[in-house]
Amino acid sequence: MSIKFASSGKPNSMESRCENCIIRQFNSLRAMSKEELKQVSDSKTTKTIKKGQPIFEEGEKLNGVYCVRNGVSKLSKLSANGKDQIVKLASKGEVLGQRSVVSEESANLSAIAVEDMEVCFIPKESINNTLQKNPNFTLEVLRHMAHDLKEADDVIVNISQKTVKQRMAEAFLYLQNNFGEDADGFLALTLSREDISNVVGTATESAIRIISEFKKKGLIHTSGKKIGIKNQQKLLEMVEGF
Amino acid sequence: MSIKFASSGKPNSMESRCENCIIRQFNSLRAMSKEELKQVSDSKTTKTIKKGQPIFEEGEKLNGVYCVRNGVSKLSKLSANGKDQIVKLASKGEVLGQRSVVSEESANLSAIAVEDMEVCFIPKESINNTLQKNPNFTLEVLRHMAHDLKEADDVIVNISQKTVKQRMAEAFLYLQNNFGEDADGFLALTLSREDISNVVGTATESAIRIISEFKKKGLIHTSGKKIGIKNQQKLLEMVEGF
DNA sequence: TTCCAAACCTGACTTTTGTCATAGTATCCC
DNA sequence: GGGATACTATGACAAAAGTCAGGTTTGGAA
Repeated sequence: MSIKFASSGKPNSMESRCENCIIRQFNSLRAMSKEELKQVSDSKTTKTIKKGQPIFEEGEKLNGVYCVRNGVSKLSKLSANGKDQIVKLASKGEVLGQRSVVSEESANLSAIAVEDMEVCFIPKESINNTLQKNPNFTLEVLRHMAHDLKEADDVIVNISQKTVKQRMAEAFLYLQNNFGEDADGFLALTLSREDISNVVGTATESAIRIISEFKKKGLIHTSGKKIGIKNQQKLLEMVEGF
Repeated sequence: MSIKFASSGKPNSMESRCENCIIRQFNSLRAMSKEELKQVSDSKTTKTIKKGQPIFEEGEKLNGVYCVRNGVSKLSKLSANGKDQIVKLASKGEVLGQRSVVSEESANLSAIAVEDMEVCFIPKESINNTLQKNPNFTLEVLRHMAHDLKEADDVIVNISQKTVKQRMAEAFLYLQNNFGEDADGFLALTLSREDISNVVGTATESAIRIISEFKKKGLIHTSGKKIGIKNQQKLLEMVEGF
């Protein structure tokens, strides 16, 4: 029995070391050097977030970023009329709070779990340190943010030029593409009707009405909250405006 | 008379050297080293763009970025229904095409001059080279993009949660804040009614109608295309939803 | 200057979307 | 299991915004 590395209670399993975490293959952490990764791993903490709980909230000062290991989070902002607008859904491999840490501002969006989640908190010092020293890492983060910016621009165009019906169709296809389907052909990510309406940017009643309409037309089928896509082709055509 | 540096026609005035260009104080080029800046300056070319002309268009592969020296450009995207959505207005000091060059994708937006413009074209090699070697520069670009992303997220929330009237009011205040007013109290940046409607994301007729309404209510005054703000306070209240 | 095209403006109408009210349904917690 | 609570659903209506159709004004080119 080794006494070299005394574990403080919980054993440090292979999985809990960033160096071995497969998640990092999907995000900018892959551009870190072995030593940088070791430092991150030593300073990180793991948190579990229950469905409905916030990881952080709009206006909060963030002391680091959150790397999503499991579950899905909605990034949203409260508007003056009391409705949330969901700007992005983030899942496994996404790093939350990067924007705020980079620009040293408080969070512009709230991150709330729509499923039970497991996230790693990485203190901003580790990030900032690497940002200043490792151009590859910085470039990787930059590329990622460039991608997010493109997506945001596209959302602006969609939301302002497409009807609610088109955006609803688009949302379902988006969920299918990004989160897949379960064994019974339902979208793997189940959102409440309210969350759907907040993604699309419409009233909850309107969203429900359109779901009913799509169901009648045979485009989708439902079971409780769950929604399944029945006619992908027609949904696609609807998005394009036919 | 020196024969060392034969000028090809136009003399290379002080102003045309990036090292001396005051514009760079406003953008990420300020994080470049003297040598890097020299390289950029040697490879750059200056272009004049007439009002209404594109600097580049959506889908185009960009071979570099454009640094705005003078004039204003609209960054817009054509939607399926044939209407443009203006995502951003860029003026002196802004660097256009950065996102595309960083992510090595074709342009997501078109950049069209809304005033006569003078821009410097900087080949992407100079940029990429510096991005890989100078973490300060990369970080500076990253900060800038983080800022753009925040603004884009805010636009998403505004556009989906505020009424057209509120967004019109907001647009006028935005123009006042960012481009100022002329001697007669009109907004210094004069946009066509169509451009205004494309910023706000509405039909041109709706935009015109709201301009008429605001005029009747004494919130603004107009003279031809020009618009002046008369009651800033009321416009602000309108944006907030009173 | 004159003419023409483009931009601006307004009215009438339609469509889309939101709001309010109300009822049914699932779900959670004791 | 039962009751409170939150979510889903639908109808009726109101408000917001878009479309179409027609005028008028403006600005630039011949």
